[in-house]
Amino acid sequence: MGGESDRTEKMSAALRKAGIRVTRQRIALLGVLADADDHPDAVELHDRARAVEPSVSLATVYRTLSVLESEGVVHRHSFEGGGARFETTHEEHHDHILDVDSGEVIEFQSDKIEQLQDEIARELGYEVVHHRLELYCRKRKGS
Amino acid sequence: MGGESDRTEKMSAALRKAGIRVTRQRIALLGVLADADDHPDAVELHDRARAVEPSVSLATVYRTLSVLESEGVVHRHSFEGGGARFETTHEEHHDHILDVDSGEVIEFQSDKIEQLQDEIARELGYEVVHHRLELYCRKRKGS
DNA sequence: AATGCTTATGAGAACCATTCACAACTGTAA
DNA sequence: TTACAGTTGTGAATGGTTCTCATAAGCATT
Repeated sequence: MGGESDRTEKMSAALRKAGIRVTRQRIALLGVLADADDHPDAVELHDRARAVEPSVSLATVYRTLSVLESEGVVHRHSFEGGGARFETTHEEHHDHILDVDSGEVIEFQSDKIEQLQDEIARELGYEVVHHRLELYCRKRKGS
Repeated sequence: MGGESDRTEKMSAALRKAGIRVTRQRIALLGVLADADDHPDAVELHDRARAVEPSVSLATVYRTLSVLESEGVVHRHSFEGGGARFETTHEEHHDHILDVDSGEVIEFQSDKIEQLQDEIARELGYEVVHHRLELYCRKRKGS
């Protein structure tokens, strides 16, 4: 009845081990992130976190997201238009389709594309550190 | 001896035809853009334009870049870190490699990747309006 | 449970790239 | 040359994000 789920408890333990303090505000944000199956921005996360723990400021949301990002717990995306959006890191890497009409975000994954990217970089004397692939799309009519 | 090169003269004519006034400031910016073989940001373009025509404000640089963007004359890129960077639209579409150490930008083009993108989108019921592919890379050691 | 060291927090100011408002100016076509 | 609509410079405004600083609170140790 403590308020932390299994999922966030694991996260907490990992953070504590990394010398990062597990505060009320961070627990709230971790919970919100674990529950999110979309790609919310900082203001949205702030709203959701305050519903659980009113004493969370927007500054802390940003600060915590930065910490979690450098710990590899969340990924930050800067899609076109508007601020950064976040998601918890999950198993496999993926890229995004953005519905330009609805703003919806769909995830996809293509080994072939990843492979081609590496090839291209290698041919030019580079190695890929990370990449960003976003498909801004519209629903096909009469599919 | 007017100051406009062949390249910018063509651009000017096209703009005039589109009902867009060709001002001193815009001529300066068009010249600067035509000469640029890199991917400068607005402040850099402002500096270069002022060297040619001192009466160019930063606001006008931004406004003109927006006009030129919607005319399809320039492309705006929002790479990680820092503001938007611009380049004149040239023949073929291309994507970018960003050297994470030097900040250098290298262009590349891959029909295969474009094709795969279309396929992926189609399978999910979408069609690609535009995309963004950026490879953040580091030079390979001992290649 | 109390201590002490150190990190985290809230509030609001500061920042930075970009856009806006507005009065003065200037292409452009007639 | 005129006249009108588009364009400009200035400086203020905006919006997302980070910073400052005094206060609060983790957490390892007693």
